[in-house]
Amino acid sequence: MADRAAVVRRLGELFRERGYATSSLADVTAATGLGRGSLYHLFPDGKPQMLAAVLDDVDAWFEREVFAPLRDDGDGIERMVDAVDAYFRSGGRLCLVGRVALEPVDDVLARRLAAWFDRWRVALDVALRARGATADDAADLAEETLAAVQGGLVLAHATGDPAVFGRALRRVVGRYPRRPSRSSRIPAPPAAATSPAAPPTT
Amino acid sequence: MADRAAVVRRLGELFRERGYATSSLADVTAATGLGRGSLYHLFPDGKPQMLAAVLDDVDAWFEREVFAPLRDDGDGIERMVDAVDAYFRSGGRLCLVGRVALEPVDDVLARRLAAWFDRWRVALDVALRARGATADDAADLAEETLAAVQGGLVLAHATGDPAVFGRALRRVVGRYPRRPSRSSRIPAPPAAATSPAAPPTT
DNA sequence: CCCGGGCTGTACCGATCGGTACAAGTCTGC
DNA sequence: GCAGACTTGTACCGATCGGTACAGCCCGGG
Repeated sequence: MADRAAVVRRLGELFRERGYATSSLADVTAATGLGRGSLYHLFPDGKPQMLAAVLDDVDAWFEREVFAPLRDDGDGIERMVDAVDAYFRSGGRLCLVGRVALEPVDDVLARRLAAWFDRWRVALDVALRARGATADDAADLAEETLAAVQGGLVLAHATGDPAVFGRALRRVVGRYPRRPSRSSRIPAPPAAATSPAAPPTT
Repeated sequence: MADRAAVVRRLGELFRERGYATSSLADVTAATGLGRGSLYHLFPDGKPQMLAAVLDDVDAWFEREVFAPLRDDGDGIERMVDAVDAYFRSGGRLCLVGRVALEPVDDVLARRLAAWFDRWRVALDVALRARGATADDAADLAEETLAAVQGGLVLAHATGDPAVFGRALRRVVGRYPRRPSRSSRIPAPPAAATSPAAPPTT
């Protein structure tokens, strides 16, 4: 029962849906099925540690499924689009990092959240330049993509129409430079290795 | 002292910066300088009524400075850009409506927030079609603009770099159809009538 | 002068907050 | 089967939450 990874995933869902500051310990026990005793056994430092663990989880997932492919892989951009669309359930799910970044947080946490955005932006910038974008265009498109994702999620959530997110994502990705055709576009072998890992929930 | 309008403006700033659910009555008394007695005299229904009053204020300001010009005025889009940039202090300020929309809120409030986004979207759609955009392009650009504003604000806040917002706004506006030159672009008479009213704070 | 009604500060309310203490489980290695 | 460590539920803590009650304050009309 005390599968810490499973608990962290549940916590992630809770904080994503209800926010961190606005989630009480009663919410946490309800969401995880664990009493306070178990909770403080797993996370001796309480709520802040719960959030830190969730962010560790998110960090690791994005690093593996999004940032690293962007930096290293010729298909990184396609993998990012698929992974991000799956992660945010095509707009049905908010961005935990963006959500928490709007709450009142201490400086250390604020820097951590800012660093997450920056890693994404820089990795995407690298991928765009690798596709032939100029430095200016790459910087612009990378920033625009992050804003489109966050804005698409806010709008999708606020209006109750998840499809807004998919449109926002496709709109900006449609402006990326086409893959240089010299890479001759051999259709990827049917190996399953590139399907994104399941996003960390449910 | 009990200038209700001034109190509402202070409340707006507070909720914008700290969120609604995460602002305690102690925060409210500190921000307004008013004791609980005065607060509950002005707002007998407590915090929910304070938020409603702030939203009334925001609604009225956007209706007057943004939505109405978009619907009626040939310069509506330019006025929107100026007003929005001023309102959000070029990225230094969050969007109260977007902020609250991410918090756990009851259905009535959620619908009100959704309606605000929708009024903006529809008014902008009208203005874009009046400039010659096709129905599809206008719908797309209107939605993209709202997402760019929200995303730009989230990103600006999270990274601590307000300039991100201005870039996001200019990027999308740069894609609008140019004003049809047949309107012969008589430079507006130097009347001061079109300068946006001061955003409702400080 | 004082009187009466809008303001305003403050003491207080029950509920809930995050967190702690600890006793009773449950499981593992011998 | 027993010992000892790991887990877990629960009672409880002081602080703070949103909200209420109310006693004074201020100020204009008689």
